[in-house]
Amino acid sequence: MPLDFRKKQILQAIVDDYIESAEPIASKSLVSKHDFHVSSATVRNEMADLELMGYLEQPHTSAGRIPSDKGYREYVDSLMHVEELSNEEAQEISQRMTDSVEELTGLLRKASSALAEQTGYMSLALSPRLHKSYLTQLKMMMIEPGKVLVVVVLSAGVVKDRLVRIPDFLNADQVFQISRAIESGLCGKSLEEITLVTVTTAARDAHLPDSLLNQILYEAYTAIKQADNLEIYMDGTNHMLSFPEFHDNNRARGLFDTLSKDGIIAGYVNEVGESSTTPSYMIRIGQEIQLVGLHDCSFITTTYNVGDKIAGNIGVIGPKRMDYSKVISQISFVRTTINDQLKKLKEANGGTE
Amino acid sequence: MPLDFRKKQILQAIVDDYIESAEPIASKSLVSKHDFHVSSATVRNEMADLELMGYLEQPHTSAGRIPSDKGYREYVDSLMHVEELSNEEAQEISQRMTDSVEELTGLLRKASSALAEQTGYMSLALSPRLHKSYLTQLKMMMIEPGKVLVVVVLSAGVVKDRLVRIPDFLNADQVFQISRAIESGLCGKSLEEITLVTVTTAARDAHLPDSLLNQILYEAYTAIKQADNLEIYMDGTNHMLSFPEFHDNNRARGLFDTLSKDGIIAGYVNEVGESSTTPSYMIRIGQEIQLVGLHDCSFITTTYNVGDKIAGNIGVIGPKRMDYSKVISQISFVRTTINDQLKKLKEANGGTE
DNA sequence: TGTTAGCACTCATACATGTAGAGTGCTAAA
DNA sequence: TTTAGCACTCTACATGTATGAGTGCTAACA
Repeated sequence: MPLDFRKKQILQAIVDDYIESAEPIASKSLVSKHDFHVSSATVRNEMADLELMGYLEQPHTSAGRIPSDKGYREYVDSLMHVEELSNEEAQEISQRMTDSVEELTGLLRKASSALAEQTGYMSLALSPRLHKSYLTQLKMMMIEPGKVLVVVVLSAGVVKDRLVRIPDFLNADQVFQISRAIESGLCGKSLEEITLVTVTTAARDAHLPDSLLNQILYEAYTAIKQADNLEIYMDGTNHMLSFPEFHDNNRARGLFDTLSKDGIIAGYVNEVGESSTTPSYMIRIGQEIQLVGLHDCSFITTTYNVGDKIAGNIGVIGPKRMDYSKVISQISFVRTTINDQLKKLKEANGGTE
Repeated sequence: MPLDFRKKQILQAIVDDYIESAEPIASKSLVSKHDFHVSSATVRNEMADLELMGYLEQPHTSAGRIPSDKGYREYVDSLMHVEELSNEEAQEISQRMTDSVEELTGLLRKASSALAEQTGYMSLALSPRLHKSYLTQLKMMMIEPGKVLVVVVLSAGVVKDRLVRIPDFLNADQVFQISRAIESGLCGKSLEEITLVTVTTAARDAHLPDSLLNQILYEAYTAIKQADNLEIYMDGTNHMLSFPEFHDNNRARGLFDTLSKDGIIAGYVNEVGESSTTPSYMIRIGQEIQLVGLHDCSFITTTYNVGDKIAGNIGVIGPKRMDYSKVISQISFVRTTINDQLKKLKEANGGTE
């Protein structure tokens, strides 16, 4: 039993109004605001139907109605129309993100902050999933005896480094030999293929005694592996407190308790983001979000690209009552801006990938 | 007019009880809980005196009394007794912070997280003020044509790096010459002495045409300068929502709005932390904190050391009604743990400073 | 002079009651 | 199928009252 035209019209109007007011919508206020050419009584009947079909909910008998998760879902899937971002807004975002050319981390930080600011909700950016990307360089730079900076360069031009401690007696020359051996042994291998064993095997070519090698291999290994750590940048969490749905302290607490465990959020986004079936963005509404404390929220994520395949996510979290169409256009714009910036960063160095 | 012994005793008891209960303290409950050997009426008289003197406040006529900022101040300055941390707790913190030897950033992150967890309040850690530290090494590592990793090593063993874009046509050899010229020219200069001019002057020794140099000097300069950026790591902000003083949405909002601007917090801590007159910790109570939204909070900070002089701060923010004595012992312990860890990191490389 | 018992007073809270307003559901008629 | 009209329900708000907590004051006592 699909919704007929008028029902759709009414549902859309209710969601639109509710997004704006956060108050249950009454039949009377609907007809006065939108011109349906029918009376409030008729609308009332339709609303009763919509409730029966599960698209609406009623907080109590004599209140107006609010959209259910299913109602929002219908709205998002087929009722709302996403408009292009206005020029001013696009420019504002663009400006914030391109004022200085940055490496990936800085770019993601800026993207997240711009998203939070522009949407008024909270935003997040996830570092790319790099386990499929492969090692192109591994350098070790001796800082002092006993202290080495391990620089890992991956396909797609991502550079990560890590300061590690090694035994004092290793000299710069030995370190160099080791790093060259590992590099030539592992170059072209993807992060997920690299294990402590493969590192050890590769390092053997340095022709140094095992007793020496053992002391540094593990450090090298973790330095490589940590390049794949998911990092998450969140912003605008404070905005959430200003929405009536989180005026209640318990709800606010539930939300912030979960948000404080950013590993959980990162893992979740990573999961839903990776299973990216088709669309350029992905929406999760209310109960669809499998995270405690986020059942009153909606989640919009999209994917940006580093190189051809490697991808990370950006997203916006707001109340279920968020302005979906606007957020979608904003997030899409940020996404293309990230992609453009990354491409620009990469163009310079003729196809490392 | 200093407080006589009994007034002190009563004030202390009130603060202690209020810290625990968050409810205004009544004369009757005081005498039943603490054995003052006087009746509630007498205590009442004393409490009226204390209020007159500004140490207590009364939310309304028929309520008990709560400490004023001045009351907390007296309590903190001369009434409370700080105990040593229990062995278990010390061990717990120690364990969290020493499970793997880390460079500075990681250590601060862990310190902050341990503090938040153990106190139940929110915590922060500030990267050290490095403008007095001096450059000991500057390396540029060519990643790809057009992409260079600038590694800055400072006295006190701090290593910072930054990925920068340079013109494609500069080759590895030229980059090496430039970095060596800058390094030898600026080595031993403190960060605050280094300017774009000194960098330019130093770079001249590379004997490369100005047209080439100009393209990379600014990047090198910002890479050096950003080593001095204050970074702040906050943790446990979500805990604040669980205190009754922040059940009110407006207060919570005020707090979180300020917290979201971490530059503001960092700047403030840096300021009060730098003017460190004498004590090993510094306490700001309520209105003493010159930050909007933090007037219901108290702030305890202390200083950790990197090398002899260079220092950063760690701190705890909680409701005014926080458990001062406990937090002080916890924060002190974290501080010494940081210092120990940093010393351990440094010991290995015989006196770079 | 310090201490205390006793009592009047104040205020917050909880609860019951009444009322107005908003909004629905139902019914009967168009 | 639509609509006007009305009864019904629920919330929000105001009002009044009882209750309890806690103080401030006073007068008596040691």
